[in-house]
Amino acid sequence: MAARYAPHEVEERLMKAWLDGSAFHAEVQPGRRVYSIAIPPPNVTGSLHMGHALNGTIQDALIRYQRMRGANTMWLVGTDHAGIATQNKVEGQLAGEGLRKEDLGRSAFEQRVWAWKEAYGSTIIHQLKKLGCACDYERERFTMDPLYQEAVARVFVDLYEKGDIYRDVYLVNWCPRCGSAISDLEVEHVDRTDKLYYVTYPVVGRETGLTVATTRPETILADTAVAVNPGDPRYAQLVGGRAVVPLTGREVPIIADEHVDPEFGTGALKITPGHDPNDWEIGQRHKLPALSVIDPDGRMSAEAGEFAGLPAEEAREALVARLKEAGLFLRADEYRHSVGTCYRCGTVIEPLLSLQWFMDMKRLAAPAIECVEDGRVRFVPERWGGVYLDWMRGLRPWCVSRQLWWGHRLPVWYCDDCEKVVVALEAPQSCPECGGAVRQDEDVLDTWFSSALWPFATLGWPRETPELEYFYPTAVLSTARDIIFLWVARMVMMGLEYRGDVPFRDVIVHPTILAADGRRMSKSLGTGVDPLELIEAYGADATRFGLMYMSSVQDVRFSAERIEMGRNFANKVWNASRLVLQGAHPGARAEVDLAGPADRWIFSRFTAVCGELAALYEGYDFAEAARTLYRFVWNEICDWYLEVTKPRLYSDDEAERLRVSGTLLVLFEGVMGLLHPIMPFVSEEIHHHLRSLGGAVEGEGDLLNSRFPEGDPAWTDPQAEAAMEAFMAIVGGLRSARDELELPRDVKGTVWLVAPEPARAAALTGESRAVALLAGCEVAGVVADRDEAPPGRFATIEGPGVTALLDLAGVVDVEKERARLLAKAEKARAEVARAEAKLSKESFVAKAPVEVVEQERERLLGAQAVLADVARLYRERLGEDLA
RNA sequence: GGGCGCAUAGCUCAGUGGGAGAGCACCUGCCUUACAAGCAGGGGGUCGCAGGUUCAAGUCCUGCUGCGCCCA
Repeated sequence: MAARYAPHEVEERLMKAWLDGSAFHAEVQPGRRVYSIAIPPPNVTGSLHMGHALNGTIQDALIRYQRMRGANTMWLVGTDHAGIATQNKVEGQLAGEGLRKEDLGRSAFEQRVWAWKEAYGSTIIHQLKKLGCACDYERERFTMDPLYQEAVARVFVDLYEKGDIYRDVYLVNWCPRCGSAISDLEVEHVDRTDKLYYVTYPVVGRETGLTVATTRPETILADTAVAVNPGDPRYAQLVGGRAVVPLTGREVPIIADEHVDPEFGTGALKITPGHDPNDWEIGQRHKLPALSVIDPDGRMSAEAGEFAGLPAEEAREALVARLKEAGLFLRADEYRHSVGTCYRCGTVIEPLLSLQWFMDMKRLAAPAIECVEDGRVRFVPERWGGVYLDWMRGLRPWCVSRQLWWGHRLPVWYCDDCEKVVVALEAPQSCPECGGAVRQDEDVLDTWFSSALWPFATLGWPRETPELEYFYPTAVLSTARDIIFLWVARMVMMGLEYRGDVPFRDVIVHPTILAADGRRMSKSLGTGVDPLELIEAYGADATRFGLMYMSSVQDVRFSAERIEMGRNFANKVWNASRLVLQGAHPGARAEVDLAGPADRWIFSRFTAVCGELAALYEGYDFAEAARTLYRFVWNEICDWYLEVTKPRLYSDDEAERLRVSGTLLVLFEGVMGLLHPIMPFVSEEIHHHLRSLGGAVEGEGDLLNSRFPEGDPAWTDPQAEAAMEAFMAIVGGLRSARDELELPRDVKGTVWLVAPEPARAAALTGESRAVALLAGCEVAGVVADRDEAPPGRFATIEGPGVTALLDLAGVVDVEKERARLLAKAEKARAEVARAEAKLSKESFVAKAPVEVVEQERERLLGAQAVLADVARLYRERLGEDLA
């Protein structure tokens, strides 16, 4: 075994063996407990980013843990067809050939997309394998699979028949670049500085006009009202009158609406229901007509007269110039506001009147709200449940049609001759009404419409497959919070509607890993960190460990130190195992021998840690699980247990070496099991090494298939733990003292132990070889009382229940002790003062719990004893009283 | 405008009402046959500010300041 853990060879070899052996594939096995997870399907055009890596590790840790708990685990993996993103990708490819998708035609273009998907669509799936994810790759699904398409069509037809899906003219978010409508959730609001223009509208029958403030003067041409707040005295007498829309001569009503903020601008608003969502709402309330002066390509339409054909932004200035000529333009102020942009391409969204398909969410939302309120679906951390509920309660109709060529085409046909609309699974041959020719709707469905079916459409729905029966509902959905609305909410609605049960019990909302600047990682700013580079540099286990360690419930800045910590930890685990393996007696059998206090201590701790980790994995507290593993392995096993064990492992006594080896094998086998969910590779590799010691370790096969360790309640031993704590305190104290007193390293110290309860000193005397090794001191003897120790010059080291006397005669200059004694006295005095102050307060003694008061008394007594001891030593050594 | 979250060592972060912690960085000494990706010892904090509750507050409450995010 190499002195350094080399992850890449191990990872590649183990992953290949697992995949070749179908280790991650699950079959329906009635009667066995199921634990299934459906991965939130990554975008098929995507590659692994930090969020995927974190989320993959979380899900993998759960899957591996539950598998070791005996569950039949199935982690369903796959990708989302990602309408706009994929279409953009292939259009980009075409552009490289000087082609547009229109040159190919729809069907040829679709074939190009499929070809692209075959070539590049599994990138992210392969990357999950690099991370070590135990997905059921044999069940890989894609949201455009033929069966999946059938599921989507079926849901559309069903919801249409139930009246939830309908077609209507509505103001939608239109992306002029994508040439498609997008949903409210796909609009990203970005703060921008623009201008706020003040424009005067003449009022019919009055001398003075009415001035409004607007950021979009180009939409003046589509105004159908001017509105003021009903409680605004400045305009009360104008309400009910009529204003003249500048440059058009059109007379429109002056209306009163609560929505108008009297503080904004002049307190009067121009109302353009055809180009602004708020105005649309007002228009609905006041039955205003909606006019349109902008085309889907973002240019002014024919209705805009002289401005027709100008891009909207350019039309703005042209229009302002005309307003100036007409004397109706007052001024323009700098104005900071938020502007809707396309989340996919960043283009400013143009609210447009458009005939689209919508899905009303009210009926479906009700049960989806209920299941979170009553706890059938639980959010972790809990507060995200509130975010989900707030959104669900304010749901508006969802625009589900997209003007794209890539996606689930609407199962809708229109008659060329009459008005008939056919919504059906099968394409009609002709119009059922008049027999005329029919043509299918050109549009496809919003990608999220299909992802909403993911937890059950991937299992064969609408067919009642054994998989669907067995694996649904899944246990957990783990995701980033920006997907709560897009996926989680819609999956819950659809799961309840079509399976009569929630799609998952728990929703884990993991934190966002931010860039060093405290903001989201950004490709354009170059602040992203590529997890694959981390795996390359540090190994998959290190990356996984680092991600787990740094991410609790809060967003966290990425720190490479954490990944490095993971690498160092993997190396530590590797090297500790090397010690065990290289030191192992050739005839060792995996058997626990609790002969020494240190053995009883470590197996007691092991049992406790097994329980803690099980609770942490089950409570999704992966950061604490990582910390617990690190501390137990490094600070308890490596720093102390292995060091204590060394003299016995290298002993000339064959029987002793055999016992120690067997004990270490059991311990390490257990530790590998504890590590496995987070660090599957290094733990599996070491497991194989342990087993190859002539079958020393019991059981067969991979660690992957072993049981999660539980320790043994019989190993729990509080006395041994207390004894070892004394050992560690005394050895640590001796090391500090040697350093402070500048005791040369080749000088062997002599130590007397003072312990009223000799059992307390047992760990020190029982492991006296370790004391010699670790503290460079020989234990000369144990006495019950200080006075029983031989006379001499001693430094005292306090541990719980034990005091060590380090003989200084002839080795240390008296003067060197002065500083040490003074420092010790100062510390003890502070402690005495603190405890006395606390205990002198009557209210404290009266009101605090007895244990707390008692604890404080003990601290006081302890500190006083130390102080007295120091004072005595000071007098003896330096011949003067401690100041 | 409404809501959520955060503020603890130089940095990144734990800390779930009872003596302020970890990793990294820093200082001292060690190539001690598991590990220099390591070992031993050490220094470093008005827990953002101001009030309040409590015998006791980093922890609970209120307000303020700063930063981040979501929704409109």
